[in-house]
Amino acid sequence: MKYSVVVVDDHTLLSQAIEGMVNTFDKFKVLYTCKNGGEVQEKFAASPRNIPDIVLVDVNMPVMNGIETTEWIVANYPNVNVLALSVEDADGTILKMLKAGAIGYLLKDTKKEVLEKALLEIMDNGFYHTKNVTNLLLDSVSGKKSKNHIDFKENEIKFMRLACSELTYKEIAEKMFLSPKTIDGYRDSLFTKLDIRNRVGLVMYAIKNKIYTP
Amino acid sequence: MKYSVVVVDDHTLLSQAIEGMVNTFDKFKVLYTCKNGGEVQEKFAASPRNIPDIVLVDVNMPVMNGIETTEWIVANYPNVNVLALSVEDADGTILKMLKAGAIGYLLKDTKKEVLEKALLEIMDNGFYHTKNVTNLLLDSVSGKKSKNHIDFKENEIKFMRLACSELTYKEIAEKMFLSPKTIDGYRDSLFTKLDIRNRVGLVMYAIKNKIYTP
DNA sequence: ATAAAAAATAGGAAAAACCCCTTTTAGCGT
DNA sequence: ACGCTAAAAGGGGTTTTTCCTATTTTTTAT
Repeated sequence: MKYSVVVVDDHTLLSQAIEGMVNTFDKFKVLYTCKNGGEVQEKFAASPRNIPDIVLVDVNMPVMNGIETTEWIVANYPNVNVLALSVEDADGTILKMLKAGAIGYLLKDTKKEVLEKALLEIMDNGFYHTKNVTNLLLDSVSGKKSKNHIDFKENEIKFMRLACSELTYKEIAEKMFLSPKTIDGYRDSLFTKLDIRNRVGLVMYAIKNKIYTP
Repeated sequence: MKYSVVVVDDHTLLSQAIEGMVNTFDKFKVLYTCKNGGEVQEKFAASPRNIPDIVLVDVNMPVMNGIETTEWIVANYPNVNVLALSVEDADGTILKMLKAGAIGYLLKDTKKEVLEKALLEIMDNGFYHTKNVTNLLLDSVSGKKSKNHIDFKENEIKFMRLACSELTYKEIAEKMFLSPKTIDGYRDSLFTKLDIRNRVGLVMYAIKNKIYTP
């Protein structure tokens, strides 16, 4: 009997390609692919037959990102193993995925054989990590980086998006039908929460966390 | 006889996956894959047997990017058809690839069947374009967008990159060993050149034009 | 209904950003 | 060596941002 795999990636070409690749593996077959976390929820809810052994999740998705998706899967289907796939090795991302419950993490810059080995190890030992991940984990234990997953209020999000434009805070206030002083408040509290000191920091945060897409 | 394809992408997983996919196509087979433009040059130089009918090039590669790679292939092996692959639809990129000599452009968010059709069309008609590309071309002919490609001086680039950090202009001046007033000058002239009115505009310009990568 | 918490609003000062215009300095060609 | 041009630096004024602290309004929970 083969283990079942679900691929979640918004790049159809990539997910289909991975599907083809996984299907060549002896022990694995792809049940279906999804373009975002929402589709996963629908599929899982639709039928118990849709619950796979392993989910390969791309971290950078527009609608419901990899971290949220992982959290949801882990919370609702604890028996499903999530393996994260991503192009970036940006500090924090890996840890966030693991904290969200991913059982391992692979960069897209890996080989077919490595993917197969990872899948096998997951089913055998329930565990797979690349070396990089191990190092990152060590860093995090020593408490250097990797803190939070802050959640924002609707208005904060709206404000952040507008702050990524050339608008003045006063103009942003008008757009949001709020007093400029309220906007000041939003800004200041975000500066503190995010540990930044000016609008550029805010813009960068918004972009890196896909709150604003340039 | 099958047409030969070479895949150029720094993400091994993706290139291998595409390789597997292409190999399922009736009329096509993958000769080999490369991680960057440099490898392509080596391979092509090594033997005439290594010259394929089609090269699938990822635009975003670290070492020698897709545009350069395309230029080199087109200049040295005019019979080879280059098809660009990319995740981004950022204005300009597509046109740059086509100007560099790519025969077509596909977003990674496409399906297996579309890729196969694209390859077939290229070999049959020597031409393939998605609708989006056509529209962009029309825009560019009618001269609305895509006019510029301003070229910046080295210092302007450096300054723009630093402006994307949380540094103050004064701090940027120190980093660049220049007077704050010089930095003022850089900023003001960029504001005029780029038709923007504040630092957020500068940051966004830098990101959109890949001068700074978040 | 009322206490507590959260959101919105204010005032004001100091720093930074923005803008325009002038002067000095440095590099380059003939 | 001279003049030309571009880069660098400066002066000074206006606006915006940043960073405090404090008050009012609205929401939420019990």
